[in-house]
This record gives sequence, C-alpha cells and structure tokens, in this order.
Amino acid sequence: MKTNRSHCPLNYALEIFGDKWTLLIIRDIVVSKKKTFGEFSKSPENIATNILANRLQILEKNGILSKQVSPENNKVYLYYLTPKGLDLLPTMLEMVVWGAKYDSETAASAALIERIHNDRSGVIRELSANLTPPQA
Amino acid sequence: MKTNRSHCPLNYALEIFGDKWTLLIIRDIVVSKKKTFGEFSKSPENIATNILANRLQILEKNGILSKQVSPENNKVYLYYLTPKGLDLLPTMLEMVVWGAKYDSETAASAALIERIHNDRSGVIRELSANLTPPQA
DNA sequence: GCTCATTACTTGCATTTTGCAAGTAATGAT
DNA sequence: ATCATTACTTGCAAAATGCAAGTAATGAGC
Repeated sequence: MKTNRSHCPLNYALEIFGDKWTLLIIRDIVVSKKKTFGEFSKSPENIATNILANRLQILEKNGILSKQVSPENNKVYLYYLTPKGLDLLPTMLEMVVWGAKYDSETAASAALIERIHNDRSGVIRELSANLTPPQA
Repeated sequence: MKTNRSHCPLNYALEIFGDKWTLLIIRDIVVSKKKTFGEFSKSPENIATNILANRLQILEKNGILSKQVSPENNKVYLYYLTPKGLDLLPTMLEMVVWGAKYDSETAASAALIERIHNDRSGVIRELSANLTPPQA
C-alpha cells in the first residue's frame, strides 16, 4: 500500500480529497440530495464515469461514504455520508465563502453567504438533514 | 484560455487549489514562515521542483501570492501572501481540524486543535503576522 | 419466460499531469 | 576570474484524466 507523505493534518486531508472532483461529489450529496451513481454523473461540471467510480471507491475506503443497496430497487446503490463525511461541511463552507468572495461571477447568493456568516452551525444543521443512512 | 467548469463557489476554489500540493506551499508560508523557492522545495512531503514552480506560478496568476526580489539579495525571490491568500486560512484550519480528528497518527497537537476551537480568530491573527509584503 | 430499458459501472485509448533526475542562467562570494 | 548558490527549466517515464464505447445485473412490460 501507498505510504503517507507525512502526518501533517492538512496533508492527511489533501491525500484524501485533494483533487478537483471529490468535494463536488460531496457537494451534490449535501446540496442536491443526490445519492446514486447516475445522479452524480449528471453534475454541471460533467464528471466522467470512470473518475466518478474511482472517487466513490476512495471515499468509501476512507470511511466518508457508505454504500448500500436501495430498499426499493436492487439495481440502485445509495451513497450516504458517514459522520466523518459530515464533518467535511465546515471545510466546504469555508471554501464556499472564499470562492464567493473572490469569484466575480460567482453563482453563490449573497443571502447564503450571509447566513453562513451569521449562523454557521444552523446552516450546517440544516444541510445535514437526511444525509446519513436511514433507520440508524 | 481554459474555461471554468461552473461558477459554483466550491468549484472555483477547487479549480485554483484543488490538488495535493498547493495548500502545502501556503502551509509552509504560514506555519514555517518560508518565503523562497529553495525553502519550499525542502518540505517534508518532498515536492518536485517543476511542480513547485508550476504551483507558484498558478498562485501568483490567481492573486494568492505576490513575488518580489529580496531587498538583500538580488538572486532571491520572496513570495508573500496577498489578502486573498490570507483568506485561505479559515479553510485550511478547518482541514487541519478534520485531519487531526480522523488521522489516528496525526502530528497535530491536541493543544493546537483546542486553540483553534476556543479562539479561532486569535489563531488566525497570530498566524497572519508577517505574511504580507513589508512596508505596505 | 423473453425482450428491452435502466443502472452501475468497466475498458480502451489518447492526452495531460506528475515525479524524478539532470541541466542551465543569473547572481553573489572569494 | 572562479566557484557556489538560487531559481528555475528540461527530458522522459509513469500515472492520472477525459472521452467514448462496452458490459453485467436487475427490473419492467408483454
């Protein structure tokens, strides 16, 4: 197995989600309530299916997503965030704040950014609803 | 020029620093007070010099670092954080918190993590000292 | 039970990025 | 004038990415 470059906590994070796609998958889960491979593959940034499959596997292996068969349809797999995955929300919100501040053409609404500033934990609480497996 | 994949603020951030090296350079500036190419190239993660040169260029082009000749030695260039670069600190601290929480072998001290939780803006203020160009 | 559509991937291949080692140009020190 | 230092650049193999097409397993309809 590949060895870690260091045990710097920042490096640990980067080794898991330091790429251009991984956090977008998590975004789609959190913001768009997506749960299936097919839904993820329809992101606005157009992730290729082989990359998507690879990232889902990495996320599962690292305990950020859990995968289970849909109770309604055996050919559908549902991806849920684990607590470790949910704990990425603070990082992601900070990235959103930064991106919204410096991208002059940002799609983020001023209202969202303000809410993040004024009531971060409220935002996180709301976003966290229904992201973990049911019937826990 | 390459077009943006979307104007999602998260995607904007990822397009700039979504890779395994960029934030480590910023970390070295912030934590280890490094400023020169030679210092960056001696990181514990061993970044290759061609990658380093590429990332410094991207960071400069995106207004995160500013480069200037050292007043003491004309062959040395000093890299400083801009305000946009300084604004990456909240994101990076959240990543540190996450990495320290989930890497069982983390090098982060419990004291640091506690300080981040108890007095985030104090930590940011301290870390920010002397990171921008002198004599502004 | 058979056919067809859907879902979740996998595969092949060209292009791009990474990683490693070595090389070069411009100072600065002696 | 020579040598060391600093900041890169270059060449090349290996790995990751991106795109298009293919496949296996279910489910729905007849």
